[in-house]
Amino acid sequence: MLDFLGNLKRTHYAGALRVAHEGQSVVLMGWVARRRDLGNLIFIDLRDREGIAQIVFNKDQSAAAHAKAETLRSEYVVAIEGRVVRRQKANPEIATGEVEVVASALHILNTSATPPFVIEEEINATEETRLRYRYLDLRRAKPQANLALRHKVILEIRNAMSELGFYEVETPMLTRATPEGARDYLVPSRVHPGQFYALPQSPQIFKQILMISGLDRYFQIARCFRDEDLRADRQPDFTQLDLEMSFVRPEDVFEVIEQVMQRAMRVIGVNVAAPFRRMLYKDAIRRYGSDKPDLRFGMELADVTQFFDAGRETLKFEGSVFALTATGGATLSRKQLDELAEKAKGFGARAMYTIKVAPEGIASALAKTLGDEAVKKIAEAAGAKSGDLVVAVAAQKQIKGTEAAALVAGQMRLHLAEKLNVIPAGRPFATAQGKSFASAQGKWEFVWLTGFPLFEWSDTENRWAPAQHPFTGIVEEDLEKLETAPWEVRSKGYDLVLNGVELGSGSVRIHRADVQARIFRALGLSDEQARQRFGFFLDALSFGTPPHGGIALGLDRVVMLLAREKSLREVIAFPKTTAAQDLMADAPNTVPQEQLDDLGIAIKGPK
RNA sequence: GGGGCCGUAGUUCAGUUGGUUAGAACGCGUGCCUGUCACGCACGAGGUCGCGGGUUCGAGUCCCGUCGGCCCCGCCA
Repeated sequence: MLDFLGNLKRTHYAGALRVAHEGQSVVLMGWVARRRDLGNLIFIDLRDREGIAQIVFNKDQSAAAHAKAETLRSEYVVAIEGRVVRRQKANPEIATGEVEVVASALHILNTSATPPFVIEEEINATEETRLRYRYLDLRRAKPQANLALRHKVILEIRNAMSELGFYEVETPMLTRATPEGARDYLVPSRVHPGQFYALPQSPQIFKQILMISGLDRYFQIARCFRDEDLRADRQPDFTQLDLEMSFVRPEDVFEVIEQVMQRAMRVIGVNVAAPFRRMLYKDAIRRYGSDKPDLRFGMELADVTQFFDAGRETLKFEGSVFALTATGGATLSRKQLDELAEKAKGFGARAMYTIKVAPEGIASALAKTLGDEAVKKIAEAAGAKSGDLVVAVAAQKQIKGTEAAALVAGQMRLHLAEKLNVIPAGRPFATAQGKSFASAQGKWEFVWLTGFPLFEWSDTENRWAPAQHPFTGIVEEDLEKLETAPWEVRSKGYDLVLNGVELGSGSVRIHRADVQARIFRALGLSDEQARQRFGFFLDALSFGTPPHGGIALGLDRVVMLLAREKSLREVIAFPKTTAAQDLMADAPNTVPQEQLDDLGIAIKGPK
C-alpha cells in the first residue's frame, strides 16, 4: 500500500516554486494540506517547510497517479513527480500561486490519522489542544516562522558576540542550590543519597569565576530554571544571553549589548539608533510609575499630591496622588469611568478622581473639595488639553520605598494606553511563505535603567534583601552607608527595557572579598552562614579578582517582541502551561518505585 | 496562596425560568463531479454535557467539591 522512498530525491521545496521554474521536472515531498476532488481532476495543496504548492492529478494524462490520489487524506506524507506549469488562473493568495505541478507519479510515503484540528493558518483550536498536539500545531506557517525567526536572531547574536571577542563557555546544569532568589529545581543525587543538585537559575557564579580565571569575555546562550509561578512572559525553563566581561564600566557593557541588539533588530529589518536612552530608576518611577517604562507613548505622570492638601480632611487619606492625561478620554462614558475606578482599586489605589477637560471648561467632582483653582492646576500639571481626561489616583504612602500612587498610576497608564489604542503597533516581518503577520508601523524604544537601590525591604523575610543578586556592585561613595543607611545605597546594577518589557538586567560586580563580606553582613548573613553558602566563591574572590561586570538578556522575550507575540509560548517549541506542565509529554509525572529507591527518596504523599 | 474567565460531537461553539428526542458549523465517511484553490452537491456516522457528590419527580442547566486551560495579584529578573 505505502510506497518506499527508494532512490527518489527531492529537487525543490514546494513553497519555493515560482514562475522561473516553469517547464522544469521536479520532485516534491511534503504533507497533504488539502484535497479538492473534482472527479477526474484532483487538486492537492502540498505543504512543506517553505510553503504550499498546488499539485494537479488529471485522469486523462496520468491515470495511475490520479487513481492513487483518490485515496489521499489530510496530512498524508507524499512524494510528487511532475512538471511545473504556469496556471491558467493565478492564485494571488499564495506565494507559489502563479504555478502548479502537473503530477506524473505519486508516492504515498505515509498515512496519517485524522488530525484533531485542521492544520491551517486561521487556527480555531484552543491553546490546550494546540499544546497537546504541539507537533501538529508546529506544522503551521506562523509557528514555523517564529521558530525560524528565533533561530536567525540567536545565530546573529552568537555571531555578534564572537566577533566582539567573547568566548562561548558552557557551565554545568547540575550545580548547587543557591540560597537567594527564586526557588530551585532540585535533582536528587544517586551517588550521594539525601543530597541534591540544583538546576541553575542563571550561570551567575560560574561566569564571575570565569572572569577570575582570566577568560576576560564570556558569553553563553544559557538555559535557566526557576521554580516560580508562570505568566504569559515567564516559563520555568528559559533561555538567556548571558555575558560577563573584565575590566569594564557599565558603559562598556551597554555598548556591547547595543551593538548586539542592533544586529538582532536588523534580522526583522529594523534599524535602531544607539546609544540607547538612559534613565534613572527614580525618574522612571516618578514619570512612568514603573521600573520598566514603555516609552512608545507619552502620558507621563505628574505628582499632584500638593494640590490635595486642602482636601485631606474631607477625602480622608494621607498618601500621595499621581495624575496622568488620557488623551481624548473626555468622551468616556459614566460606565467606562466606573470600570476605570474599579481597575484602579484592583491596582491598589485608595481612590481615583477624574477631571474632564472640555471646550466649555473643566469639570470634576473634586472642585467641591479642592476648589476650581486646584483642579485647574492639577489638569495643567498633567498636561491635559481640551478633549482629554485627567485621571488621578491616590494610594498609601510607600511600598518598598517607592511611591505607591506612582506605581498605581503607572499601571493605569498602561491600561488606558491600551484602551485608547495609543500604543504604536509593530512592524511587519516576513515569513518563509512571504506573508507578513503584523502590519502597522511600530516603535522600538530601548532604555537603560540605572541608579537602583542596592537593597529593598522584604516584608516576607522582615529584613533588607538585595534588589538584584548579592554580588551586585555598589557605588563607591555609598560604601560608608552600608551599615548606617542601607536604603540609600545605590547599586551598579542596570536593566535593559524594550517597549515596556524587561529584557534583562546586569551589573558591575563586587570584585573585592572584603566588600562582599560587608554586603553579606548587611543582608543579615553571619560570616559562618556566608561561608557555608558561598564559601568557594569567597575563596575565589580572594585570589586576584579583576573588576568585572555583565548582563543577562531573556532571549525568549526578545524573540517574542520581534515576532509581535503576546506570549512566550508562541516562540518556544515545547512550552509549558501556567501550571508548569508539558501537555504533550505529560511532564512532570510519577516515576517507578525502583527509581525512587535508588535515590533514597520516599514520597510523603500527594500533599 | 488569592482573584477573574472558561470546560457540551474529532474541533470551535449555541443550548430558554430545571422538562422528556442535546443542536450548528467545520472536520470525518460514502457517492457524484475536468479548473478547483475554505471546490460544489447528495446522503451518513459521530455525545461519559471534564470528573465526583448533592438538591429535585426530573440536572447540560441549580449547589458543593475536584481536575484541566488562559489572564492577573502574590512570588519571580
